[in-house]
Amino acid sequence: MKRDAGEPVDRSAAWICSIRDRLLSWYAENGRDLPWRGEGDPYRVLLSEMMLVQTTVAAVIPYFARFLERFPDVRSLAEAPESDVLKAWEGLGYYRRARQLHEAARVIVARHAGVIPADAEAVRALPGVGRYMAGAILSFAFDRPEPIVEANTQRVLARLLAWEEDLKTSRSRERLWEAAGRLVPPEGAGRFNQALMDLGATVCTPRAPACLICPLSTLCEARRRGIQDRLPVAAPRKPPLAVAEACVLAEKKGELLVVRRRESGLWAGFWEFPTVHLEGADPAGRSFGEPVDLEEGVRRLTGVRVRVGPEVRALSYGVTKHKVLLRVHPAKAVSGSPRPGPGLSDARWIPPAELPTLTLGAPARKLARWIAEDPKRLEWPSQGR
DNA sequence: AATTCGGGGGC
DNA sequence: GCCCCAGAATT
Repeated sequence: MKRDAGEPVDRSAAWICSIRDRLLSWYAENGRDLPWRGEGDPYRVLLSEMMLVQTTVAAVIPYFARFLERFPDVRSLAEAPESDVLKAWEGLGYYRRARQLHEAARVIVARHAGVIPADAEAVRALPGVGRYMAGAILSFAFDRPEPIVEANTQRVLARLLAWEEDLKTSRSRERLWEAAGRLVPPEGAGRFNQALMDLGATVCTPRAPACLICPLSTLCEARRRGIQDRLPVAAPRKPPLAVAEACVLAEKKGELLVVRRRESGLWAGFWEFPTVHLEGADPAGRSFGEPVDLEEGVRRLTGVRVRVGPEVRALSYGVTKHKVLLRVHPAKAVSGSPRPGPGLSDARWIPPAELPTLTLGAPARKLARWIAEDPKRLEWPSQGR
């Protein structure tokens, strides 16, 4: 097979046609059977796309089924209270997406009579819908010839073109969108785009791409040069910032002290155990501006005076660019009644059995399970100061 | 162009 | 443990 020297690989009409043909044939036999595929219901597409932002297919599948049962159509979602939507989303992360989806549903009802528009401009104007998601909705649900570029397809495209520049640069993004736009066929765009994604997810994988079974291997410039294992190129990421925090599992008459975060920023409106910043970065805005010990911090946060016990466990988790070490202490209430302090919108005592009804972030949810497993974990040898 | 938004699965 | 993932909005 011969090509004119210096001609970009994707300028050849024959190359484009071959890719379309082979990819669609491959997809007919090897495409993934996912719950949101099939009838091309725009609501299912919108819902699944929102859930799939920076989230893996495996994690989304059970949420998708539950959410659809709870909110079967745009209207039921639009009419639901936000707290119900967030509860159905709990554990998926990026909770802004749930709020945006909720708002999008309301916009669709208010401005589009409850029907998801097939118009590029109108879809793009929905909250939470960017360039990728607009292309996905239009091509998957309406078979409009719109391109998509996301993690899977950009990897496939970068290899097909042997694109050796860091994918995050604006030049790279332009180049990949341009290539995607040229490749997407005038008809069957939905199948083509999903085929490209599936190929990236199952064959053209980040590490050890399975070129031997790839339908596009003979059309792939990276493969031809033998550099497929080194593509795509990504700039090294910065090391995470260290954070140290401490929280209390404060008990009084069998109830636990919980607080609700304010309606902005990280975990907006979520419930957690009273938590103070100890040192390092402060992603959750827990600092008081001066170092305080845990008992003083809890008093300022909740108005409740507590006696704090020894650390009973530590939790390490990542949040965006931070790595948090959370030290957990049991505590006993001494005096005072709960009222929300800085950064909080609520503070109250609740029976441990009711913890699952609150919307919790991952760390608090993990602790709630841990307590439920063995309520004795709230106790410690008291020395009676 | 950089940062802000989490969480889980896989290796 | 670390890496990665069907991005969008804001600055």
